[in-house]
Amino acid sequence: MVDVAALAGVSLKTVSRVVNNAPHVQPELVERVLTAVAELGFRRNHLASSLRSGQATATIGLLIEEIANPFYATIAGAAAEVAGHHGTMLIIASSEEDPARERQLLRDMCARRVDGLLVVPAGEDHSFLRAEVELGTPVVFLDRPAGGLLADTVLLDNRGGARAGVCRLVEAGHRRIGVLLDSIGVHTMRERLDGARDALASAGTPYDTGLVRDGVRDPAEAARAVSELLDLPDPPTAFFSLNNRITLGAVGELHRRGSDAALLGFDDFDMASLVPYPLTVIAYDTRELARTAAELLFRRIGGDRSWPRTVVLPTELVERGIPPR
Amino acid sequence: MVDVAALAGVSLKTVSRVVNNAPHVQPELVERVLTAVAELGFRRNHLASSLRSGQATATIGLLIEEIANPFYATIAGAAAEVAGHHGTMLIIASSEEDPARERQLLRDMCARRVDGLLVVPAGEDHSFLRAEVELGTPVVFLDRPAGGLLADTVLLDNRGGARAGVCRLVEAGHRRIGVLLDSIGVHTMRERLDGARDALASAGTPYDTGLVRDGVRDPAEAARAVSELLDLPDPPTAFFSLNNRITLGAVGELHRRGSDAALLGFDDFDMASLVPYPLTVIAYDTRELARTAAELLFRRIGGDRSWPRTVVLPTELVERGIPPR
DNA sequence: GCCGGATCGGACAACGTTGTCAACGTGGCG
DNA sequence: CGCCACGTTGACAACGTTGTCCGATCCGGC
Repeated sequence: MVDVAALAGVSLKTVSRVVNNAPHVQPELVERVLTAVAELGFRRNHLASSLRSGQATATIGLLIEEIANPFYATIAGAAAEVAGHHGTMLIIASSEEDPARERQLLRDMCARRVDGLLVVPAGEDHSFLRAEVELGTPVVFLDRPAGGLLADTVLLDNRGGARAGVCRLVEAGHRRIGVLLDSIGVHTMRERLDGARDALASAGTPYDTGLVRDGVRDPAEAARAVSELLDLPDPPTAFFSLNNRITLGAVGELHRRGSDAALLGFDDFDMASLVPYPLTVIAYDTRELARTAAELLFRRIGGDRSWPRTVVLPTELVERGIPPR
Repeated sequence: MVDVAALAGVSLKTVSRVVNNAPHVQPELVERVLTAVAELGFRRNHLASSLRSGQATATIGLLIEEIANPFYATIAGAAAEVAGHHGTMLIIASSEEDPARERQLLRDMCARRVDGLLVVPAGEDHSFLRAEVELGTPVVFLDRPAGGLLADTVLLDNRGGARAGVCRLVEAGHRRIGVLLDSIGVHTMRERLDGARDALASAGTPYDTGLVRDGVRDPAEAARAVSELLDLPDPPTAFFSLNNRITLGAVGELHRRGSDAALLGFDDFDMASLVPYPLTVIAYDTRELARTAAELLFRRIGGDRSWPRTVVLPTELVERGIPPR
């Protein structure tokens, strides 16, 4: 800026004013400064700017589990879109489900003085963020609740969705339902399982833990689990898979064996209607989840100091056929 | 830092040294400083730090078309991973294929003094980046070549892959091949089309432009295009779809009509083997594409001043059945 | 006992920008 | 005619950190 000022024959401050579109500068000087800016290829240093002015780095942080996962990619896309509307850039990092890494990344983002944080929690305890929050960095959690920290949270109605889906299975006459899940350690999975339990309970059916398979990490394991359950003396007549990777594997195996079991999956996906098996899914709007969270965050950044709120977004049952028992 | 120094009873500079793990500080003082840091919840201001020390914001920018798209999400994931290994954070932005937006976002990233840029080009001209590059911000382009700027570039062998795939169709006896593509305006699409033309040419077959459908944006349009082509008096006996969204639509329509046409798709995808239709694809390693580009970038950031290079990564033909003519 | 060198702490300036405030000129109003 | 208000401009300090340099301290050796 010093060089620009020298070339334009004005003071440093005037250059600053022109660069920031401040009022009360003679058009002629504006012209001279802009010419000098163009000639020298000057670009304002955003770091110095936000250092001096105290706040507003026009950057927010997004912490997710894994960028490449379509669910989180959708979240990132929606968050980026909202951020764009607020002239803000997005720093994205993956926690890889590691609480220590999550903590380190969040601290790093705070050190970069982001204006706010959007977090899909990996760990159980987020009290280490309290200092930052009190210092003025708003945080909004999404998809899962935070631990040990009162903050805005946007969740999906996992329990209600699972309940509604399993109710439909029950209505179709199914009583023995195989449940496949990734990891009981994840909050969303527990909620979905609880929803299934609710539905069975309200039908007066005992909840057979022998039909639940935990630790089903990928389609291949899902196929194996389905196979094992079908080989039981009294096999399930329906399956409930708690995420779409698992659904994929289950579809493959049920199709391969020519089974007529009903299949209910949590998470819709692009090709669900194309799959070679009748598949009913519990769908939700991932973009809406992220959009809501991001808008909440920007309201906080904008100065909203109201009491933290928790928003629960509905799920929708998409029926593509449920074979009766 | 002033407060920390006061509480620990040392000078500002000593705090700085401790925070930066500089040598030659008494262990006892280190202890006192760390205690004060913990007590006050001090966190170093990364902005001020990189402002003062001149370079190294430990941040790189990634510009892609659209975060939510699985292809770009995979790129982002791989880039984030490499960045993580270098203790660097990632700013991600979507150009939405708009050259003006691309330009503005890249400028914005430069204003934030990123250490380097990873760019999937949207526009045709990137000469506006020359000043930044000369000023010391390395740029690596990936997936598509840059325009008007000599820089490192990592590409896929689109033409070779398409040629190999279409050659297999030709070997299976197909001569009339319907080609479905998104937009001829995109470099990768042109390359793939050229590859198909190469293959047909080397079989001595005329290239029938009447069988090429441009502007196929989504699965529904793909289905319609397939349907129209099949209704021709002399319909194609094989289809080549130039990206996986299109492949998806084509699969659906071919399956629905019980067609026996061969289908070759560019881009592999998770469920390709599950699809209710024999589908051969030209696959490539998206992660490798991004990893290569990111590593090239960090080599530049590390001081590599060698001549810009272009890397072309191979594709692989994954055969899952090609019905003969 | 003195000196040289090794080791460590502190004062100061600087990174590039912007907020504050004062100075200047001009025109309107009492 | 004098004063004030306002539009316009510039000098200066400050944001939080780190590089530079110098002074202080301590130790061993002559």
